[in-house]
Amino acid sequence: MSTHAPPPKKLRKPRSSGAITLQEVAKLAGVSPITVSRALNRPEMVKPQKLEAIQAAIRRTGYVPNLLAGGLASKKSRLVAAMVPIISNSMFAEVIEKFTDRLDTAGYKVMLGLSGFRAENEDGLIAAVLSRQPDAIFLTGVNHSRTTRSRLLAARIPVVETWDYTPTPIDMLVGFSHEKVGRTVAEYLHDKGYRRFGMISTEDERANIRKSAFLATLAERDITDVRIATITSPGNFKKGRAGIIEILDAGELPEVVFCSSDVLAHSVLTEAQTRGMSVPADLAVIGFGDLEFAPYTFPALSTVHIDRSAIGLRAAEMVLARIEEREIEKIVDIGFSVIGRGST
Amino acid sequence: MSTHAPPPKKLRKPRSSGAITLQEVAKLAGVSPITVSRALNRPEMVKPQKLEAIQAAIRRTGYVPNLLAGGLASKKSRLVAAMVPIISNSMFAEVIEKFTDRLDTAGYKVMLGLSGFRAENEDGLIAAVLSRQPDAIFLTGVNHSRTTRSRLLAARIPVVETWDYTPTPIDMLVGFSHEKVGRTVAEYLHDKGYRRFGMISTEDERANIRKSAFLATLAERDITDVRIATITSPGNFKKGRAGIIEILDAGELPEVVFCSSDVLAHSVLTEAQTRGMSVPADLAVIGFGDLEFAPYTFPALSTVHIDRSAIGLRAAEMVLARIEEREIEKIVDIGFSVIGRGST
DNA sequence: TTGAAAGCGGTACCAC
DNA sequence: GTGGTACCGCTTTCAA
Repeated sequence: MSTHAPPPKKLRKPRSSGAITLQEVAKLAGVSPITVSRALNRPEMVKPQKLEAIQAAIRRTGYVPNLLAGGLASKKSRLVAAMVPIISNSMFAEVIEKFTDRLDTAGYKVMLGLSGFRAENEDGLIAAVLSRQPDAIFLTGVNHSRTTRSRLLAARIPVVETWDYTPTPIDMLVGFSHEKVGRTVAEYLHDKGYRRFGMISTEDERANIRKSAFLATLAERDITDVRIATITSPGNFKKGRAGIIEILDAGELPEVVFCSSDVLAHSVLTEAQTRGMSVPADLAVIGFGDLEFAPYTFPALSTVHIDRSAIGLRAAEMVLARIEEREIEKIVDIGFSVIGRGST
Repeated sequence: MSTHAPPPKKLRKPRSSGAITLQEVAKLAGVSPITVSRALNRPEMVKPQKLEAIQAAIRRTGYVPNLLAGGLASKKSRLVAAMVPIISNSMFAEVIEKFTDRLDTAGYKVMLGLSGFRAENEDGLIAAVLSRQPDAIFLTGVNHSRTTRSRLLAARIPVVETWDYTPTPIDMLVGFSHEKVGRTVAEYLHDKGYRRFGMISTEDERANIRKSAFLATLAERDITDVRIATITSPGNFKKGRAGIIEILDAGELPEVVFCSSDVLAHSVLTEAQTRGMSVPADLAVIGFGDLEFAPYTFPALSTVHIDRSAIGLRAAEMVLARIEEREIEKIVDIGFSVIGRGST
């Protein structure tokens, strides 16, 4: 009989984190790990009796499942990525809030990506985000680099583009046409009889689309001398104030000013007030976004209403529908409406 | 010779997702997987030559690492959770934005948890969030349930409580004292000579602390008949308007009104304007938060300035310091300042 | 500097 | 219904 000692067991240090695992719960409940897994994910597949024993064990241990492990095994991270330029002082906060709320009720968590207003930032951000294996992704805008597009496609997950419009989204879309906004506002104001226009515009991609459409539409009606002040994104009160001052000081006052956002429109109203100009009689103002304060602070501020809650909610519904493999409309134009206040 | 067939190889369906893996990159580069891993995480440990071959392979394949797998193995998710009540129309958006920005540059992504203003929501949210194995967690406020506290402790991760103050945080804290805000505002106004006070307050936990301290301080100075309008969180223009109307219509006008937020203060100013009251001569107003629009729209709006960027940034720095095991101040009172405008 | 092997904590697959 | 087993894709451990 051989007296060879058994090969020395390699005693590696265990790598466990020390946290309660599903295995331990299983042992405690006297079932196999997979049964615990089922008790958690599809309780209806487990006999009520065992279910109770398992739940008791879970409560007793304070077990918290490890979704990284679960996600690795099942390929479902239960994370959804959301990319927006900014959230402070912006309309995106509300969109994200609704999006997050809705996904939360379905057990998903939102991973936030802030890209700023410069397109270059998006690529790296997308890669970083995709490496967390999100189950879906929410994007702001419809113009994305080749790299981003191909990575997104490779990830084979639902993608919702928002806050803009294209008939050919990467996957799904809920938004509105900025081109149409610019055109509509121009027509609206021109039809009201305004002939001398001013504009304060940020220079991000979508504001530029609104601007071009606004100018083009006016040009069709033979108005080509629009006074334009351009400012950097994100717009704020200070920049807006500088913009309107630039316009007003240049002489030949416009009758109406179209602003890239309600915040900018507000600056205009403030400046007008300072100068003793009456709004809209001496100077009419129209903004964009319909921020909450708008109708309260300056009742004479007209604006373009965007239903931000609807965008967030709808985007969440689209994502969920796709994850649950339900049928769904893939392209939704949520529209907008021009709100005339103070008879602008 | 036996003709037994070899034991049938179990042909299980492979579970791979089909995405490029580190293994494949390794094969392509002619090295072992672990070397690729090192090339990614500690490139200085890999010979430059191999490094290049590996990077080439990565580029060629468009490989995106799977951080779920990496996180499971290393116990580092590179995810940080942030819990705030809301982000839209609120001061928290800016805090979160700065927090996210800073962590982003360090390779972390923020997972957003919106708890609303009701404490009950927090427990479930915390559990859901912890199951994603965040490397750290950002909390709003300092009052958390037993369950939440013990779960947080069990998770053994850095915890930063914010937007409030306590000498005994769960782990770390960056914030300010709402009690002190209430007291300071009361003293400030009283010292200015005001004797008849009004108050519009939301009923969330921290607003209540400010209110109590405000009232207690006034009581010490023999002022006990403060007109109070209470509204539900989150406050908005409409609710604020209703609040001030309630106060003004009740007779015996206050000389000054302290509001839970700048948004509410704005409603007051709007209503005052409507009634032809001059601010601050007929009615002075002081808000809380120092929102961007405040000094622009109504130059007469005094407020309490909270440096939200600093809170977000500082919280991020604390988290990073702890993750990188650097020494750091664990409790930071960021303070606040009363800003008197329009001679309030 | 590099690699082989084991393991992280779950779930898919298949058999019973 | 339930359980055994392999495996998800990466990193740690340990040895070379």
